[in-house]
Amino acid sequence: MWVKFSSLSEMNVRSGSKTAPARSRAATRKRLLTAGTELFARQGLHAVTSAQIARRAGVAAGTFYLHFKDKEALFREIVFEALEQLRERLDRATAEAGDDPQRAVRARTAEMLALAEKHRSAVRILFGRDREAADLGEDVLSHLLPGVESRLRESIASGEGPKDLHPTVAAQAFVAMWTRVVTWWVEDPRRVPREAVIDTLTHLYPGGAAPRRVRGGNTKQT
Amino acid sequence: MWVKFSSLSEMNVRSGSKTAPARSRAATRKRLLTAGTELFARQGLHAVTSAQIARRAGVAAGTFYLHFKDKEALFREIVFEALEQLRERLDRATAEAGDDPQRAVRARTAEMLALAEKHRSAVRILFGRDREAADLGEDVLSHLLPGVESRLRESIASGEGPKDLHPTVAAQAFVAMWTRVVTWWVEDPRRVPREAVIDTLTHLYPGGAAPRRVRGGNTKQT
Amino acid sequence: MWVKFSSLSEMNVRSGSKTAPARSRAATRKRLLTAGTELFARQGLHAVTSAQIARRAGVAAGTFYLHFKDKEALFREIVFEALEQLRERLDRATAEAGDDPQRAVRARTAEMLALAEKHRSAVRILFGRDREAADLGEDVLSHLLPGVESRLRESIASGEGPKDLHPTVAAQAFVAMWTRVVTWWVEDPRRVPREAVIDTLTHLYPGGAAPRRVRGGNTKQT
Amino acid sequence: MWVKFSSLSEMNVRSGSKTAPARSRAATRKRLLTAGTELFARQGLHAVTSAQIARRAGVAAGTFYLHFKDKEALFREIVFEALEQLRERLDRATAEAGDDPQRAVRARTAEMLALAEKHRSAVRILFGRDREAADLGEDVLSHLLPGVESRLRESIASGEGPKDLHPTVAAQAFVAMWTRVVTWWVEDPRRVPREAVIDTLTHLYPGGAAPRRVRGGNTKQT
DNA sequence: AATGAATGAGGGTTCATTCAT
DNA sequence: TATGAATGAACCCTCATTCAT
Repeated sequence: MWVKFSSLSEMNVRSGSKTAPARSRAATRKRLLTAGTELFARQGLHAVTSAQIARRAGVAAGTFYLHFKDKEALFREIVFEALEQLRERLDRATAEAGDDPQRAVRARTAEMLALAEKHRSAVRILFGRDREAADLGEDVLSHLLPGVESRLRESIASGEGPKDLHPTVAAQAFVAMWTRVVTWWVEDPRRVPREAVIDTLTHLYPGGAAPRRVRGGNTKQT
Repeated sequence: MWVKFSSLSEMNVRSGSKTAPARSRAATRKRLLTAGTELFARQGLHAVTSAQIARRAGVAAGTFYLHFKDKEALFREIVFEALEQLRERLDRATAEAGDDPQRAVRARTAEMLALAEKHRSAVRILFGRDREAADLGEDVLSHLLPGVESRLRESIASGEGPKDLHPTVAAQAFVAMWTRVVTWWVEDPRRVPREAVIDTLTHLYPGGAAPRRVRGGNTKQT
Repeated sequence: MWVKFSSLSEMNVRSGSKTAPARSRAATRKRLLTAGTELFARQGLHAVTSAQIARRAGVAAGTFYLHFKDKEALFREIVFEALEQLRERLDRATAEAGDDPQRAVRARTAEMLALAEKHRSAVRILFGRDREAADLGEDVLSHLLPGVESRLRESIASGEGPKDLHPTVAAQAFVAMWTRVVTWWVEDPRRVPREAVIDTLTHLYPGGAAPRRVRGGNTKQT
Repeated sequence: MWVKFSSLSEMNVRSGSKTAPARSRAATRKRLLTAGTELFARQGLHAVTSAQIARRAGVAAGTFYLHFKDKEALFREIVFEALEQLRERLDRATAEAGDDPQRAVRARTAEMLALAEKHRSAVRILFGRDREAADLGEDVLSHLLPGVESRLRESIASGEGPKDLHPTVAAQAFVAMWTRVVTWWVEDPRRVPREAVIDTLTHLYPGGAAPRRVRGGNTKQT
């Protein structure tokens, strides 16, 4: 018996040929990642079932395990990827801000808000209250701490920052503050104008109370 | 007619008073609460099974349900009781601190640290990252927000606090900062001296950088 | 320490003396029977818990087992007692009705309705659809069958009853009919007048279609 | 492009048609239905566990829930399906019997016996004493009542049926009679010849005592 | 690679029954 | 006798994961 296929790709789909699996495989994987991100953001790791993710990704339940060892592996990948992106953008923003610490703080804050708006789900997973996320890499926040702490140390040492701040404590405080405010704001950005958020967070950074030269986004100014 | 009893407690037992069984019942309940608190603090709501709690409390699995409708009821009770205690102590500390806002902030911070040391597990449950806890009372933190926000508004209105802080945003920031730092510190208080924590948190409160009239602790006074 | 009791019976209650336990014991037992009857009628054997029965009887859970081996023993006792009463009253009614079979049928029917009104709960337990009740004595109905069947046989043999009725089958049919109609009627007696029920059931008895002398209750007529 | 398959069924498998898995799924479902029917007939809804059903169907415990929401859903399906079949066959029998009410009664009775022999378990579930079954559709019997009652009304109105029957009461009586006798007979059909059952039930129908023109069976005709 | 039916361990919960007081 | 807290077996149900097709 002979059956006609109108194209190679149709055949791929219908009979499972191995000729061009890479593209399809990557696509499926991507869809699982997306589905997982959305669901985890909404319900948390344990409330989401692998079957749910598969369904939302439009694949069969078993397919999930062709792409990820288990549910936690998918979760981990989402968390780490998001974190990686966050660090990269924060570093870039810091570098572009030049030497002025105030401008750097402001730039980083603005960048976080921008990123958060783009990837609401990822933000909820990263910074939301989810014990499982925390259990993954000790604490997601801890990835951000060293940078913050060393900058604070420099600032205090240089006499610019206040002397009675303990750098480690202050670092914990700032990271918590930023992540919380960003998570809260992005949940409904109409509550408070973006500029107010940036101003407030910048102000709360030590030395942030000093007269700022910039008043507005990341617009370059002299 | 007179009947001799050798003691009051014997009489309780022999005449069917409710105190004897009640005491036992209360004790079991208390042990379940304690066991639950410890386990939830370590593993979170969903990772703990009712059987685990019962075992740790030294009772049979079914006994759990004689005292709590289900696992979540126990969890809720722990959360609400801890929250109640926290609010009460913060209110008392605020009242005792008198009119000086700086002293009040410092007093509240010190009180939180003291409470946290006494009830480490409760702190982890309250402030830790646990989606389930959050789902209970919308957000545990939100219980603390209104007070913080209104104090900030007053402070800003009175000209004492900085003008470019958005009260709502700043309230989110402060609460996040406090809860996070307290949770972190109490995990291993030897890392940083208590006074450094108090100083840092107080300083980060707007206007906190101003010369403080210290009220307690081992800070040097002038 | 001495405690005053105002009477012996008070002491009995309060300290559990053995002096006059019989009355109390019988009363407790009776209350458990009543509670059980009401609950079983409403919910069936398995849906009722022993604790429920005890609570409704106003005694502690454990007390139940001082009076009945287990839940089923209580159930059995209720069923058998009710059945005994039913047979006794049917027999009496039959005897009092004299020789006329029509009058006897009518009298038995009236008696069943009267009994059913008095003991609605018992009726529901006996005749209601409860597999457990059936499992007790093969089938509750079977207790009534032999009498019905033998009367039918006589009637047919004497030429009075129709020839093409199979006595065993007809007995099944009549018993089912009676129990069902009684159970249905007693659930809401306002739906149909009592006389209509009696007339209908009497009529459906073989030979019942013959001109009846009586038209109304159990009024004696010649 | 043409691809060769060695058979149609191979194609089904290789191209992901739904028929192959669907057939398997349907088979499992069917086996669960059968197993459930047999067990429910013997022990009633609540005495049967979902695990028992699964075991008897030869599948794992969890498989049950891939096919039915819960135990009651399976039960409901069994009851409703059986009821549907019963009504359909009764209606057909009635229609085929033509205008003669006697013939119709006889045809319906014969049909019920035939159906009952084919599906003993279903009969026990439908007509057996099972509170749970009753709770499903108020009362299974009630599905049959309206038809019976309206036929009785017509019969009485036309002067054919006896005047002193209350149609509602009589309908209750007849349905109870039929269901009970059928259930009883089918439990051991050797006790009484089928024709005796049919004759008896037909006779008991009002007007049934009148000379009948028989339509089938081995009854002697004139 | 994909499918989706099946598996079975494990958690939540109920409740008949016991037993120390 | 009565009490009522405690027990623990048994059930319902979910879901991560496997595997034949």
